[in-house]
Amino acid sequence: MASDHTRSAILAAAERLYADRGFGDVTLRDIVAEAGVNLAAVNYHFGSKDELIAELFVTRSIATNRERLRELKAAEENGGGRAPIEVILRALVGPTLRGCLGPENQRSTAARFMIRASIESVPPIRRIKNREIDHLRKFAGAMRRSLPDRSDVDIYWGLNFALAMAHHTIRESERLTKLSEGKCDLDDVEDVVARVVSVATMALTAGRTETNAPSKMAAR
Amino acid sequence: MASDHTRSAILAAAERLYADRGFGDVTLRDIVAEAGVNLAAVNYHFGSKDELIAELFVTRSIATNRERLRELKAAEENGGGRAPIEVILRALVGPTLRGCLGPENQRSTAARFMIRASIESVPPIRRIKNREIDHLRKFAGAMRRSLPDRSDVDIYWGLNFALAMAHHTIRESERLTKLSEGKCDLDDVEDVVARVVSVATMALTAGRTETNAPSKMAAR
DNA sequence: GATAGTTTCATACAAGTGTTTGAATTGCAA
DNA sequence: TTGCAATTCAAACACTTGTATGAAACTATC
Repeated sequence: MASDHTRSAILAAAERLYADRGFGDVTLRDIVAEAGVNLAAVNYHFGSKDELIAELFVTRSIATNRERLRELKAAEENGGGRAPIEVILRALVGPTLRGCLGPENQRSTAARFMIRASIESVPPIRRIKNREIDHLRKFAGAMRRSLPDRSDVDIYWGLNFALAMAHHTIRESERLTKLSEGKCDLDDVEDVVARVVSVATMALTAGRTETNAPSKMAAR
Repeated sequence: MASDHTRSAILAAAERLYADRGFGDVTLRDIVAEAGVNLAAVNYHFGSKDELIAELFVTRSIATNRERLRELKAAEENGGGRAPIEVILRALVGPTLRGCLGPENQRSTAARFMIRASIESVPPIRRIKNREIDHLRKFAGAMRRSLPDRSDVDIYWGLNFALAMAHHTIRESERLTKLSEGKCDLDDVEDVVARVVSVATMALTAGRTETNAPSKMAAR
């Protein structure tokens, strides 16, 4: 019934600021200034700063996970319950990469916020974050169905490495650009997605299960 | 000339606390309590909190980089100026992984501190961190020598992915353990190193330069 | 248009931060 | 021992943080 204007203005401002500057250096006063509302409004509408962050994170979690699962489900139905591993991986890392890379003006605040959340891990978020494991398990399941003769250990490592490459590339995109003197084009998002998916696919399908063969012996 | 006892006690305590709890929630008062010295000692010996952090980071940066370069140099001299790519990658990710993973009691505080620094990126560290690019460039050079017919872009992407897998695995080691229900053994450090090196090697040596072929077209 | 409930606002509060101060203590040379 | 510099210490300072308060302004129902 209420106007809700102030409430959503706070949410939008907070998400923008957190996405840009991280949780560490954004104060309530920054948020209300950006939103153009009174300081007390945050506590009035959300109870506390932590609850504001939590609401932001929960909302975005649900949305992101739904998007990823939508792609995954479509892929599996398309293939009669068994999707190609590349498509699964693309559903896993594609949405996030697309949201966080690409030309400055078309980056999604939501995705950048989620990356921050996955990096800085402030207490209110950490408490919620455990549910994400269940979400990842669905992808692990799809990967297992796609590669039935691959061991569970390999599946999990492949999943881990796929997320690693996607997240790290986002986090360190500036450094990679500088290091490569612009040769690596982070604005060409689909190329980045293709690279990540390609390497992760190789990791998951390479050779025989030489998985644990060269380990302990190869120690220096 | 001076006793130096207080000074090094502060350094040790600060490193321990930062490694364990991150920069966000460690106050000067925590540090001096852990070190058993007076609050004013930090400002007396280091000037400011930021300078303390900076000194810590510079010291560890130099040490870590020296260790990595030592392995790299040895490998290249061993091969007459051209080291196998696996060995280069091992020199890149090995020291960090070994310091941050493995049984709890033998993890290096220094390495865990450096990981924190590479993640949280507090201002005094961010200012220094740009030099790391020069350090990575040395690895890029060695990789180029090892794979002379590989394009620069591919080299940089391979380097990026190798660091991605190493760092992400460290940062999310708990989650991977939980997700895999213990099937992924993060305590077997040499296995982890072997996996990361293996995947990164594949990324760098795979097939033809189909690197930028499937990119823009594949966009949905 | 009066009234009750909701929302906004300026302001104050308590707690915590890094830093400074100036007096005490220490260590060491003359 | 005396004297002087280096170091330690308790205390306070200035500032920022999230939160609470109570009055004002608004909104909608009767």
